[in-house]
Amino acid sequence: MKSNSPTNLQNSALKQDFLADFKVGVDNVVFSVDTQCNRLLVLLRKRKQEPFNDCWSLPGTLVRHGESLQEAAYRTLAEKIQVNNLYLEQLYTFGNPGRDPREAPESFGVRYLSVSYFALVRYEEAQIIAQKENNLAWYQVQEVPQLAFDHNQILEYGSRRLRNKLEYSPIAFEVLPERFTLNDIYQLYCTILGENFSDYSNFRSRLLKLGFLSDTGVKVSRGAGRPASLYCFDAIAFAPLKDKPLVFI
Amino acid sequence: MKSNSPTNLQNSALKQDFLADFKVGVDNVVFSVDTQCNRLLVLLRKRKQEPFNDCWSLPGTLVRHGESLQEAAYRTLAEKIQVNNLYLEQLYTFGNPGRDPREAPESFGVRYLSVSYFALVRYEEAQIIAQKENNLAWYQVQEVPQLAFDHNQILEYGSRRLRNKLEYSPIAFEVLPERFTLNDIYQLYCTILGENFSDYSNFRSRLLKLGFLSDTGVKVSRGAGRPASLYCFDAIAFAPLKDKPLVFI
DNA sequence: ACAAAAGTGTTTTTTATACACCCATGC
DNA sequence: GCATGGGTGTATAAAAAACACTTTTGT
Repeated sequence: MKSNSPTNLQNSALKQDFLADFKVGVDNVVFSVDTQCNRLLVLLRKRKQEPFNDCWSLPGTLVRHGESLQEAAYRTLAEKIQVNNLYLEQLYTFGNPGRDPREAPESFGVRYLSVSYFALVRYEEAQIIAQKENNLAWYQVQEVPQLAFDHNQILEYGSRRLRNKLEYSPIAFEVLPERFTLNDIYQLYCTILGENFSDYSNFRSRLLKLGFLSDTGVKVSRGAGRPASLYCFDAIAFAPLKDKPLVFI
Repeated sequence: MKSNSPTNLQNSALKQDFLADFKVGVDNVVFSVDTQCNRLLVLLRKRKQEPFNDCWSLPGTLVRHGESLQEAAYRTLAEKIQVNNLYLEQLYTFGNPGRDPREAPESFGVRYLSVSYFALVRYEEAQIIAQKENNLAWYQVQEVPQLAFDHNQILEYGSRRLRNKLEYSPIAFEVLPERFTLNDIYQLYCTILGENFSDYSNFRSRLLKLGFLSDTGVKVSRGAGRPASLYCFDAIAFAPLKDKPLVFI
């Protein structure tokens, strides 16, 4: 066989020496929204090992034998929180040499690559699995401290994706509770996109006109004022709109 | 130090055994457009080694010591084609176990991960660097054969990105020649998005209203009919519009 | 003169924006 | 009764879509 000729073997051996060896990590940017207080939250974990011991970080893990990237992402999340519903998509891959201090300084040691994932969970459903020393917590995105590795950069990347997707994709319903008021959605959009991104009444009618929100008939009263209808996301009505360009804002 | 306690060392050692070892590859989806014939092209390379010997594939390489992912992407391209201008962005990371036949069947060998990049080049400028046996060629996207690995899937992913970006980002000017007619742009959009994506005259005025195309004054005649103005992309006029949402279609 | 391609303008329809106003409840 | 938040409608402005028409060239 041609590829087993001496020259090819030699080339192959030479080449192999150049190649970097990698461990591949998966880091999750897990967003949630506390509808009560209109706070955009991200799940952080305090590291209990070197490097960056005692430093807050995105929850992540290294990929194991036979495990896909997404499986690794799910595994980490399953270890940290219990959720019924979970939205997960790949975000970006960070692999610059030197991004992990475990890499030998001369850069001839093993490299650490991070494939980041973007996740959305419902705050009410998402029970944080108790860890010793309270090393897992929701942080308000604006109040996130200095994180381990390049995790602040990854978080920034995730925030941008969140803002963008909010405008053309129904991801808001992945973080809202099962049943919500129209004002809940509006507040959510305000929290993420900033105040005055749109007039409430226009936002409202645009959203209803899309046709995949169904009124449960149930009313809920929050303090003074007229009680609001609880709506829920109608996946069946939404199905035909999938892959179609939608405008939510 | 706490992290050097016996239990931690043991945990660490146990954990390490679970972890997969990776080689990381970079695969490029390089698009170009032949304005003369309105053909959307992608650069393919015929493999001259196992696995998939003699099979067409996306041009790629394995990442070397001390090399960033993007550097590896640039390196491959520099080996294949000469270009003055190049648009490059990360696309997606494919890392399912078993995606590369070099991985041992029991999946306890080294894994091969592919970080894909999306590139645009000008057809006129892009001189293919001569390879023996003509193993490098532009293929029309519709006529791409069965590719090595999961490269057809990566290409599909790249095509989707291309279509999406065309609508809100000025990437078209990365594949058009330096100076082009308005009809050239229109044909380019038709080629990629399909016929009847928009009326020519509306497309035309929308584009001009954006204000970053400048008329060079030079006219070009292509067969019968009135000669068309050659325009060029005005980067300075575009700069303030960067990061602003634009609509091209 | 006429076909072909470039370029301009006008009408119609749809969508976005601003904002006024009515409704139901707690206090 | 009136403040508070929920919900509806309407007038205006802007943008998208359709298409008719003029201009300049080659033959």
